[in-house]
Order: sequence, then structure tokens, then C-alpha cells
Amino acid sequence: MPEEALFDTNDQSLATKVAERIRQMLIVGAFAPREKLSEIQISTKFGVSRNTLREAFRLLTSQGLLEHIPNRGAFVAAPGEAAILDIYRVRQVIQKGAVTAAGVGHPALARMRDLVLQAEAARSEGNWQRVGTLNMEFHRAMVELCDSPRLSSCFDLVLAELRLVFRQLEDTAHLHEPYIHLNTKLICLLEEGRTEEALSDLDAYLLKSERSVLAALQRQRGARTK
Amino acid sequence: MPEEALFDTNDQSLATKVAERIRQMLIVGAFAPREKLSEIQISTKFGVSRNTLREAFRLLTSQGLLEHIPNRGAFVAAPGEAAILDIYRVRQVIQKGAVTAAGVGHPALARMRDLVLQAEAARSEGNWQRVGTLNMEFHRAMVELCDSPRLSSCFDLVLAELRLVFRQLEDTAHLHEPYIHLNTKLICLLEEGRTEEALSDLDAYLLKSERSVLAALQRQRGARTK
DNA sequence: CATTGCGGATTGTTCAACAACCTAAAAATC
DNA sequence: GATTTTTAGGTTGTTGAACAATCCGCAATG
Repeated sequence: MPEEALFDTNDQSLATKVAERIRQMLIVGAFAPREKLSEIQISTKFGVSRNTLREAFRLLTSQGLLEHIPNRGAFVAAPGEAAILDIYRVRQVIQKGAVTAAGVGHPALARMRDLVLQAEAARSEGNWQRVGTLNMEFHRAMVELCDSPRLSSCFDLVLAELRLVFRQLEDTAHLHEPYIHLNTKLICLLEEGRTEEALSDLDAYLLKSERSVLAALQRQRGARTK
Repeated sequence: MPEEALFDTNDQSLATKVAERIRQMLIVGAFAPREKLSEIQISTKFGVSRNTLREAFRLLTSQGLLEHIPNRGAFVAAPGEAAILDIYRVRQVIQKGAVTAAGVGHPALARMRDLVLQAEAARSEGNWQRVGTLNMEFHRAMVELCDSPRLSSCFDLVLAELRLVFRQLEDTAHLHEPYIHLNTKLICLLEEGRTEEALSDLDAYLLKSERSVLAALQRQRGARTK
């Protein structure tokens, strides 16, 4: 169980802030997969009323980060194989659509370039968690190429779920490391407007990433059932 | 203000049912664009407590159907030009991605074929509202071609917003009528596996539809400001 | 006409209460 | 001893009252 949280003052409602706080805790793995989030315990820990917490839970359920079961409570979502397959299907459609729509010189390209450089620096420091985060930011920036708040929002939901998947795995360094040079190649292709080649490379990346994640999950599950 | 609602008994929580009920009312235009949904009035009308209603509002806000402004309340979303542009960007990416991923013989194709037949029947009865609904169902079935619950879910949110747009317009018959024969052509191409031609036709449809909706909204706004 | 102040209404949050539900443990049965 | 049934306790879902904070409309003032 995590420590109590403090909430700063801004124009957001308390329920929104509680939801965001829990969201962050979910992403960093402060709760176990399928862990039950007891309203009484969490509202006490956060120092908010149960009603406020329930509002926050509604927001998080909408985002796919919690699974709400009537009369039993809210549980940390634990995406399995079916979810991973679907997540990558979404990525295929959205990321390829974004790359197809991209215009040369789009500001998101500079952001992607910067993220690749940061990932290289993080790798030489051996900071694999940072590499993973930057890799995800890279792909998120890719979706920005099509300038659609709704698509970016949809992609964010999927990314958050993917982070939950990674949190179920013990060692994710090898999931991110091979992709730095792929990202470097991708950004070069995009900057030069070579869309078809970029799509082809992206397709290969997504397939490879999906297989790696599925394999890691199965190894994890195999180790757990023994 | 709408009438009171009754809620049947099933395994859903009351908040979820209230949210769904309000969602339906939004889609059929029972509330005006930008109308403020007073917690006190609506909770009284529905016979539920304010806390339960607030949970429902959280769900609807997540779906983009309500706009929640802290300390001021919840308002019916009223998508404008920027939203319409984005909605069609989303449609471009998701629908084209679904068509690209479609396999010949996919069950959704039969569903699309059936919907086109129903739309033709509705047109000969002069039931334009029905034609519009069936047209939207047709495109929703198209997204089912890629078998992704998350993409379908994302598309549903966008469709719901599009319905809010249509509800702002006085006469939408001419928005749907020309597309029956286009849908008929599309389903033929898809059934024959002629994906490139289907993509080209879909692209033309989406552009044309976007322009029609934007023009109708501007006419509506022009008429309102005089 | 613009600005300020006030009052009323509403929202956001808290708390207590209670019915309904679920789960684990204990008791009964085979 | 194993299985089924019952019971008790804890939690969830909902309600309603209360109150602080915020907003908005209206009246008064410059």
C-alpha cells in the first residue's frame, strides 16, 4: 500500500487530482496487477471522502486503468495476451495513419529527434527505465504528426495500458534496447519524407515489439505457475 | 428539461445506468447544445442522489459528451469546426486502417451489406432519420473489420460526438442521402477484396462528408446570428 | 457605461447511515 | 474426511444532510 498523498492547489477538482495521482501510481507500479483498491483504505490514506474517491475511480475506469466490478470494487487492470494483441492492432492503425498524414517539417519530428538523442544518452548511462520511457514518448510524438487531439488521447489510453503490461514484467531492458537504432532510422526516413520506407520499418518494429512483449509475458507467467 | 426516467434492474450500478440514460438523451437531442445540466434538477428528476449523478457525470465527461467546468458544472458538449475537423481526421485514420486490415469474408462485411439494404428501404419510406442512423452503423461496422475492441471503442466516442453535431443542425436529410449509393459501391469493392479502390472511395466520402457537415454548421450559425 | 459589492444559487466535498452484496469461516451433512 | 450449507463480518453502493467555496446576476455607485 502506498503512502499518503498531498495535493497542491490549482483549478482542478480534488477528484480529478486524486485520479491523476492514482494514475501515476499505477504507471510506476505502486499497486500490484489485479490488486483490489479498497475505497475505505485509499480514501483514508489520501485523506479524502469515499464519494470523492469514487468519482476518481470512475475516471480511471474510463481510462482502462482500473477494472470496476459492481459490488466487488475496483481492481488494477492487468492486461493479458488478448489486450496486448489489441493494443498493437491499435498502434498499427494509429501510428501508420499518423506517419501517412505527416508533413515534412512537422514540429513533432524535431521532438522525436530529440527523444532519440536522449534515449542514446540514457542507454550509455545504463538507465534502461529511462530508455523505455523515452521510447514510449517517441511513439507518442509520432502520433502527434497527425495533429489530432482525439487520436492522441486514444493513443494515450493505450500507452497507459501498455505501461501496466510492462509493470507486470520483471525485466524490460531487453524490450527497449534494440529499438533505439530502429527509432533513429525511422526519424531519418521521416525527416526525408520517405514515407513508404518509414511505414515498412514501423510495421516491422510493431510486429517485433508485439512478439517480444508476448514472449516476456508468457515467460513471466510460466515462471509464476511453477 | 426531460421527463423523469425509470431504471430497470440488472447487474449494472445505478450510476452507470444513469450515465447511459443521459447519454441516450444527449444523442437524441433532449438537451440543447451547451445546456447546463444542473445537478439538483437532474438528480431530482431521476430520483437519484447528487453523489450518484456526479459519478455518472464523470463517466459522460470521459466520453466527451459533457464538458465539465470546475465550480460551474457540467454542460452539453457542442462540437464546433475544430472538433469536426478532428473527428474526420480520426475517421480517416481509423476507417482506412480498418479497411486496410480487412480480410475477405469478414463477418462485418455481411453486417455492412445488411445495413445498406436497410438504408435503401428507409429511404424509400422517406425515413431520413433512420437513414442517418443506418449510415453511422455502416461506418461503425466498417471499423469492426479490424477486430479491435479498443479502436471500436474509440470510434464510438467520436461517433457520439458526431451525433451531437448533427443534433445542432436543423435538417440533416441531405447529409445522408447521397451516401447510400456510395456505401453500396464501397461494400461491393470490399466484398471483392479491391482494397485500394475502396480506400480511394472512402477517402472521397470522408472529405465530402466533412465539407457538407462544416457547411451545414456554418449555415446554421449564420442563420442564428442574424 | 463601467465597476464594485452583495445575496442567492449551485457546486464540491465531507460525513454518517443503511441496505445490499460478497467472501471467508464455521457449522452441518454425507 | 470431504463437501455443502449457513452465518457473520467487512465492503460496496447509495442516500441525504450539512457546509465551505465559487459563481453569477442584479443593484448601487462613480
